Amino acid sequence: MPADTARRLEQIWNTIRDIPEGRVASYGQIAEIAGIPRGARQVGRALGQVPDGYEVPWHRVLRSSGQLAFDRNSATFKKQARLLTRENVRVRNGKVDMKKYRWTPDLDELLWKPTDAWDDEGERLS
DNA sequence: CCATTGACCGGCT
DNA sequence: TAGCCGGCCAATG
Repeated sequence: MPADTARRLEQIWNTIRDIPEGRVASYGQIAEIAGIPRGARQVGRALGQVPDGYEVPWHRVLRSSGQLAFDRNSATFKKQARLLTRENVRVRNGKVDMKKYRWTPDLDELLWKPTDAWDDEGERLS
């Protein structure tokens, strides 16, 4: 697998890890934040390639409409619905109310990652 | 190379 | 609200 492809996957997975418990995000939203405009489909692809043992809260990623991305009768759908319900995200008629549960990272959350360092002028140091 | 395939999206009826 | 449709774009064959 090409290096840039692997890097993109990591970037997507890391972004999804930032979604707090009890909140959700759309595929397109994750793509945007990960720096991949119009990359919604790539996010879906990336989620299908999460290696065993990796901690990625895949269940918090939904379609922009709030619909879960799986067939209603599938085991995966049921599993996702259960995981969401478990953290108090209401799933009804196969979808979630995005108005109510969508993750909206504020500026601090985007700029002040633990690994970043800044000076008084707001210049990035590391 | 060209065609097909998706865990998608947004506009429009 | 529900579909339909064209657009999207990397991976696959």
